[in-house]
Amino acid sequence: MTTDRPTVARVARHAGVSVASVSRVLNGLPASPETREAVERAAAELGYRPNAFARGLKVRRSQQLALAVADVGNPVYVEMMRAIEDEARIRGYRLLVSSTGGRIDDTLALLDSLGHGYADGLVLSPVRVEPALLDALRGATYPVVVIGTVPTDVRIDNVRANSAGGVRMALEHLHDNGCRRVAFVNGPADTVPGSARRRAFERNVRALGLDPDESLRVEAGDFTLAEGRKAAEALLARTVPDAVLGGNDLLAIATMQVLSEHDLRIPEDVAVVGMDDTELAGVTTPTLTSVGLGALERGRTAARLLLDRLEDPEREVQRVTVQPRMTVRRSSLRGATAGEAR
Amino acid sequence: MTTDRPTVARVARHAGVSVASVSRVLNGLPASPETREAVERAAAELGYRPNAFARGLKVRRSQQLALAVADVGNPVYVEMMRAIEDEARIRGYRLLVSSTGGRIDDTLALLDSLGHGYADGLVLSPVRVEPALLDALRGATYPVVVIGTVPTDVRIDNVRANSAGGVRMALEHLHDNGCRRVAFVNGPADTVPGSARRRAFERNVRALGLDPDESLRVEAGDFTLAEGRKAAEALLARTVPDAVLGGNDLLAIATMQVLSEHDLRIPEDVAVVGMDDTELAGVTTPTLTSVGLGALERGRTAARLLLDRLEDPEREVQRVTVQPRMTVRRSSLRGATAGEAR
DNA sequence: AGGCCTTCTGTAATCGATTACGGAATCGAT
DNA sequence: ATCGATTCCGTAATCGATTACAGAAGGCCT
Repeated sequence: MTTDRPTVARVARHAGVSVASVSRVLNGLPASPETREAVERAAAELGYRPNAFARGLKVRRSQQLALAVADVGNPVYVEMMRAIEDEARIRGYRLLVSSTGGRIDDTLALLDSLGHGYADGLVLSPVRVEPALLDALRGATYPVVVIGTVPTDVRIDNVRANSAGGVRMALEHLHDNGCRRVAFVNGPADTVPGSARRRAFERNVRALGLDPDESLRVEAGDFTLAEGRKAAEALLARTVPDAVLGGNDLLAIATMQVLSEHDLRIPEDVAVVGMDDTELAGVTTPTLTSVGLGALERGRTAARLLLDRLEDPEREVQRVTVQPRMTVRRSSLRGATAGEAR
Repeated sequence: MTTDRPTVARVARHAGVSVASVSRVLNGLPASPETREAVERAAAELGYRPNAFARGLKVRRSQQLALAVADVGNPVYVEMMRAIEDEARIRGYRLLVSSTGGRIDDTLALLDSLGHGYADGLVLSPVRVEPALLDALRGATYPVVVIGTVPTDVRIDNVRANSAGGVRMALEHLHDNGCRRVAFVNGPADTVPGSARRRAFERNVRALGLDPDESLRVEAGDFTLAEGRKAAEALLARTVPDAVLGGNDLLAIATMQVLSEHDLRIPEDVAVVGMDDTELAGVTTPTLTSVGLGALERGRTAARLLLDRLEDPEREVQRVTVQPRMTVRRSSLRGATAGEAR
């Protein structure tokens, strides 16, 4: 618990060389074998550990990356975080996480405070993309990678999911299984994923010749089980579809529960497909077919884009789209075979 | 993207005062209203943001807490992390997370590297408590709070789950429901939770007069679905119990799946109870009765202990135990009522 | 008016590293 | 032996904040 840690000066004295030599040896710069040996021995003997502040002050690097998501407990973000942390650690960076709770001012405050320099870059996954946020991003003094979509005039690396492709994949799958009246239990339309999935649903319903009945669409107040149940109840009070697409796995699972309570069999009476393909999909009864949007891959890609930009700030802005992948399980299967699809 | 951020000197010049005054105003130390006004205006006009390194170098504080867990993707750790992040943010600290993968040398390396000073304290949740780890903890130059159990001679704040109490609660509940041949699908016995739960199981089987048949106990290779399935298969190949306690929710769910595949009804033929009470418990069919060990509360408590110790390094060593809480759902109910218990 | 106390302020030292710069030593070639 | 080119090394400046210390200014009392 003592506080007087040895400094570079003490190591230098102990080794009988100058501070410059100590620093050089410790940073792998050229030095004679004797000097090297003496410094290394002294450092080891004293248990020397360079002070991160002093070093950072001089070299202007914290070796830290920040990750900002709405909720660190959300399985999708957890997966991203895991990928980012992995990637960062491999390349010698630590990871700072912070929850913004989806609140725009908290996000702006974070963006601002990162200007203090304690992180070299930021991976941001905003729930809503507002003008104020874009302004802040434009003005940031450090590299940012956005997981999500940003307007093309904002010159920021980003990696996005292909929500539209995922919705199409799900609807084609249901169509192939003979479903025609496909309902959509979506999350809030004023969120990035909510609106994208909504538009894609419209488009593909038309393209595939599915029933365009407006009453087949409901919007839950949030991407949660509880809100999903309410929305599903509302849906069933109006009409009974032959399939349901959930805006995410929780909404799909909530719908399955409500369907069961109404004595509708899954998938015989109503087929169900979720989105995000979280761990939850494998444990329900029946197991849930779900379209994964590559959270892990998005996280990994975002981390790489950020680290690459730190190495070369001048490189061209990158925009990467991660493709969806559907895992077919029981909830949507009427006789066909299970498996994966791209 | 420019790099020449204003410094305290520039603010001082712009405000027509000294650097000392600038620092004082910005840190809320006494100053005349005019000085205060001038400094605040200058700082705002220049968009001044204090450099975290320079400040940290002088005051020896990073305002950062570190959290080390085996796997940031594990729901139990996620919950802890969420609680810790919350608590830290409220008190003005940021949170660094890192996965140790449960490897002891990675953990030791982390302990060591924190000595560089980039975090003021650490919350550690070790999978296995080895002598080498204890040595490292004893030698740490910064406060550590352990989530888990440490020997009483190691003077380190810690907060522990009451695994034994949780197991007892589960077994009493099953006993009350008329079960007598209760099986235990546990995780590896060489982990902290694995061994504690194992011992508690033995003890309570005897205390409650349950069937002590050795063949009712199996050990999965890991706390995962896949290993759980294997273990459950092995169990059923030997004997059919009237109830199963899972070492965690995943093991319990895997067991439920295997039971269903063997045409055993839950809970009529076999009752099932899990541990940890993760989100998964609410989405299975039937829903899973599970004993929560208070991950969130352990996280919050750990954060508070750490922050309190940072404020007063001399305070007495604290040891807190968080009580379990069982949520009764369908998987264990033979006619009784659902609800919570302490 | 003089002396003392209080309140503000500015100068300069300090935290602990990295690194520009110049000097010393060594070596080889002539 | 002399010269230049290389290597290595040490001194001191630097990064950007905080803060000890001392001086200046103002108020109050006798």
